[in-house]
Amino acid sequence: MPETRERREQRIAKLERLRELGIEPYPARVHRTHSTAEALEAFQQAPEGQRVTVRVAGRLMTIRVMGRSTFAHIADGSGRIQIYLRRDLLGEESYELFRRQVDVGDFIEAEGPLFRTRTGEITVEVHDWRLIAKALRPLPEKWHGLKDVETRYRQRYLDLIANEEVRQIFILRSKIIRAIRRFLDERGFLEVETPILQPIYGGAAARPFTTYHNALDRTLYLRIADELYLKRLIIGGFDKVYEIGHNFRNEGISVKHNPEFTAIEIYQAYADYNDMMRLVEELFSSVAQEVLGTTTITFQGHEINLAPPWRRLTMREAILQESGIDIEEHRDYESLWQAAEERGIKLTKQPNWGKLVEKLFAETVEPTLIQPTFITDYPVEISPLAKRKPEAPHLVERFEFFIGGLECGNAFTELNDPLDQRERFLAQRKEAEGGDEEAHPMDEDFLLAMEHGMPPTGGLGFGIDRMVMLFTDQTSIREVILFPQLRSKA
RNA sequence: GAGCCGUUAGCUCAGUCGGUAGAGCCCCUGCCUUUUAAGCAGGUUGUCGCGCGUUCGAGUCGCGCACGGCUCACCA
Repeated sequence: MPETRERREQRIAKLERLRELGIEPYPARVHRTHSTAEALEAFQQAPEGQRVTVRVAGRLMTIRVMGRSTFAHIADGSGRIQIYLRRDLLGEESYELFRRQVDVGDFIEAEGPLFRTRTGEITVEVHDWRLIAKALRPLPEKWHGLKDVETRYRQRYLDLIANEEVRQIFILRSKIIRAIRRFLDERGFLEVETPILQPIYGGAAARPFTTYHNALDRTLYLRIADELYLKRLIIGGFDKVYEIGHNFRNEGISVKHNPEFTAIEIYQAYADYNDMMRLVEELFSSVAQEVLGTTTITFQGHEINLAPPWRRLTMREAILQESGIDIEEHRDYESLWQAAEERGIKLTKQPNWGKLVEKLFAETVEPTLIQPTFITDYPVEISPLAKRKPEAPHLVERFEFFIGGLECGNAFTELNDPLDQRERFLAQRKEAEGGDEEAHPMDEDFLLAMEHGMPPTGGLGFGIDRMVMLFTDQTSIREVILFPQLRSKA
């Protein structure tokens, strides 16, 4: 018989034996007085010589039987504590029940006074205990923990039980999101929620997931961005809004991409992209200060200083510095392609000049942007929702920011001229007809909203997952998403 | 979608030149009343990812497939 099945059956036999003895292995109620952390704290706070009695509950992580006494550790969400069971204190029946019917992985509660062992560990001297949940399968092995990456992702609960560092990443992730909310709330931003199921997707260049609503008999898309709905709210008179939520993009999976990911978008009326640069700098540095206690982070061996001001340079300057190519000297696709080729820069074919500029940038500049950097002034063709630069209408008031070589976020002075917006959508339609599957679809309903008047507005979006990667020094997005997308196992 | 690497006990891993599948932990039995990788003595574990082939004989060699990791492509 396979060992797992045998072991599972062993544990079921133990469970049945408990029921025969009138013990319910899955009681509904727990009667603890302290979390494990609170128990340790209570002992340390108590005056010398004063007895502190606690009832704690948690999962058995280790059991060390030494004849008529047994040490074990139980863990709850706050930490772990050692418990000490003695046959002479518990009586033979209770002690033997623990020895025979209880396994590592089970949950128990245990009550008794706290004491310090010979080696100094604060320990519960158990006078009473009770099983509160029986486990049927063994936990990962205690020495090496759980290393198998596939099992870690597919059975994240085992990863969280076995690997404390993993737990810490997700605790930090939560703190980061909380700190972002606090930062924005303190500045008068309103947190809102907009549709995830959308009749027309938009706000980014990406292929969507498509779904279908039976009652309405229509195709709906999972959102690829929040942008167009948040702008409707700006039009509606909410001057400062933000949304944190999942976007869904039907693209390949990589160390930097998960099909669903967490993004934040922030819009501020009567502001422009310069204001958004200041906002990003302040947000990142103050969140770092709050959750890490410093504005200097270490990412892949690089010391990165998030304190404002961040470096700013235009995309033209950046490309010129790293490749020697002045994109303004090569304003058509062929010429730019030639220039890159002459310098031995291998690029893949792109649908238009703007995308080729972006590609050239990604190849030559992006990996060098370790310290926080704003790259400004993007080609208009790849920025259909951003306002043109007054002095250079083929460019827009847009920036992306880069930290640790990672593209972190995107922002612009929002386009609020509805007639220009219509032209941009029409240009996108042409791109789509030319085979660009990521071209932005025409959105008449959004144009209708904008035609009612939209104030000058600064908008910003960034990936929360990538921010967490930076703050936790992780190179794979799967390490900061609890349940990353994997192929289903046959 | 392409390339490279990986998949052996519940976990972490060995496995030589193609010749009866291993270790530690876990688990089971016994001893053990301050241990903490508890210890001591004994014992059990397997579709070697799946399939086909080569061979007297395949964990090992070949081909195909699945899943995972990394790189590329695409994107944030």
